Amino acid sequence: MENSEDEMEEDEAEWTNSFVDSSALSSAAASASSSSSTSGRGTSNKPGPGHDHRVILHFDLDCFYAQVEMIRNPALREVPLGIQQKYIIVTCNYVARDLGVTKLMSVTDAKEKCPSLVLVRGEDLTHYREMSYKVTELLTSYCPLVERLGFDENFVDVTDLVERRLAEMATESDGFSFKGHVYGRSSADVKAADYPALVLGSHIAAELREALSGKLGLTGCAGVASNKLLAKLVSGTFKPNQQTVLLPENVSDIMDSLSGLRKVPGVGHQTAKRLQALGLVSVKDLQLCPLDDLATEFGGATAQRLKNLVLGVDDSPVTPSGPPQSLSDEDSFKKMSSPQEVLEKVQQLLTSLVERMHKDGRQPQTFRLTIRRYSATNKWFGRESRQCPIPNHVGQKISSGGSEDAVVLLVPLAMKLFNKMVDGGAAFHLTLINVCFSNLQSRGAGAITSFFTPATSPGKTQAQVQDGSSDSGVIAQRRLARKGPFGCEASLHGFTRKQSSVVAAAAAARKASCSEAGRDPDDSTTTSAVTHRLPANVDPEVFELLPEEIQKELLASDFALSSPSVSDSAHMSGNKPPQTFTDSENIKAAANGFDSTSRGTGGDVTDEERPSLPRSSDCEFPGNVDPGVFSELPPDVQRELLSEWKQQKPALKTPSSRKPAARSSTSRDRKTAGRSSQANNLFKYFKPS
DNA sequence: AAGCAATAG
DNA sequence: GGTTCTATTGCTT
Repeated sequence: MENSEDEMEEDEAEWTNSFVDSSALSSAAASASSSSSTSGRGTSNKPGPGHDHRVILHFDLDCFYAQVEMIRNPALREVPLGIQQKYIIVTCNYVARDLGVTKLMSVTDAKEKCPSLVLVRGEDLTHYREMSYKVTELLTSYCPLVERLGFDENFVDVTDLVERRLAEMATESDGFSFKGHVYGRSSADVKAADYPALVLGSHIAAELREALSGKLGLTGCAGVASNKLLAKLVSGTFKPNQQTVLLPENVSDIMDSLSGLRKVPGVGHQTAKRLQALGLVSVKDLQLCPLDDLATEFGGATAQRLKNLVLGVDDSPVTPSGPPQSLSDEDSFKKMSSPQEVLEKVQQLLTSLVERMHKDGRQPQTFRLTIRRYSATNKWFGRESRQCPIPNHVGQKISSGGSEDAVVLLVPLAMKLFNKMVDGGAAFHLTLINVCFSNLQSRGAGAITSFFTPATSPGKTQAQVQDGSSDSGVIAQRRLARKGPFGCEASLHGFTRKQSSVVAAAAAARKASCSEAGRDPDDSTTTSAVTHRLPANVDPEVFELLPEEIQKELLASDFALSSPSVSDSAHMSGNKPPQTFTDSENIKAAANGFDSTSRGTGGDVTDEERPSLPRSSDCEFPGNVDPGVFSELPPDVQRELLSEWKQQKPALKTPSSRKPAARSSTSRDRKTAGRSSQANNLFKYFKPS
């Protein structure tokens, strides 16, 4: 319901055009790079009172979703506004905050606290996502090294820009002062001339915030510091719509100001719990903890990283995000327990996802379905997923406009994955479904693409890096695989020799580990996916050539008529027979039967299911369960417990001890960094299109 | 390559 | 710590 297809509203077109005139500070974009930035200091990074000469900016937009809605409807600026997703307020404007509304408050609490609160539904992220990429692209047009963090935050490495300004600056330090706040200092107290790089960083931050406001109408905070960790921490110190700089001598002040380890970016719930188990709760505790004690619990690399974090040391690079690596769509709900509903939801989600994918222009190589199951006993959270390759012809339908066809082909693929997770005969209770496309390949124009389809390579792609600093093959590959300038436009309007060569180079660079994966259009997955839905006498290849309407008819009849062989298993162990005798049972059987009904035709992948019907003996209780007690439980709960046990859900995690995980040394740097030089073009993400 | 955990907004 | 709707990275198999 929420992902209604309201797709394109052109109402924001006014902002979208003014991107390319980045004239202002922009000598930046094109040149950049090489030398400087990481001169030898990638590895030896001691916190010491030294020179971390990077200048990193962090931008954090003020209550982003609310801002987007207020732009769409300016009347909302004056009222308390909350953005609602399902039953919670995910964010709200400052008018609402002043009246006591907070983020992640339940809708009922919020209305109680603030009866005049105006609510806007925010389940459909389309507008937020579009604006989010406009922000990233605007920043990118000034400086190429922009890394996204969620929809509303961006890191920018402006080191090169600062150095260039520094070089072309005479020694006149007249009126040379910080823009915005200086953490822990009164600006009068600070001699700006002692911190020329940070001062220029604050000027750039101010200019970029000005650009965001002027061109996109958005306000937000900025932080200026020598690394990402510190930039992020300091950006939140004056809110909203302000900026602040952190001086090196105040690093320990800001770290010590954090109320607990959980506040350190990079320390999540699990890590915080493990630290607490070691008796560590404050930043100070961790700073003083011997490294070896930490290494015992976390392994050497993680131990060092955690230590560094609490000291304010972070050498992780600003890695340009580029276009997204996956597109997904999901919906949550209180309860979904029939295959019919699942089928419809999957179809609905796929319809909007395929549409988004089409607009993106790239071709997905893998598809993933994920679910979240309700569990009565435990409130156990946990998502399960299954994924599979997308047959080439299906991928082509997605990118080349045959959206309707693509959905028709993807739905059975999704149901096949669903059946790998959810046992046919057993009752189930889902609270979420997610569909995801990943492994997104840019395709140049036309046929060339198919020569390069094999999946992206693993880590062994040593793309040599000119600047000798650390730069992983993955990053280099990412950049190469990215759309060239005007990638999407160009591919829509004809062809791009240029881009093809880029793609070719990338393809050549990586190894083509490939083989079976993408090469053959009629691999087993393709065949099985289609044949499962088809009467045995229909050739899948022929099927593809049929008119869409005929295809749909065939598929529909397949659903309705599939063998009900599985449905008997529904009344296992004398439990409540499932619901009523509506045709939902038939649909369920059909959905469950993808793997079994048409098995004659194609060899098949799965077949781990269905060796025998579930008998009561399959449903024995775990040893710690008293059958007498069990029988007293509500039938509802009984069913859920049974299906849980049957699924062999993993032993519950003991909250106590974790895996020791003593790491066998080695495993040196991974992911490290990448720095690279060219301007990054994501124009397509911002075109008014 | 697949699946999941952890982290993030 | 969970609620929503995403998205990324790294570990493990």
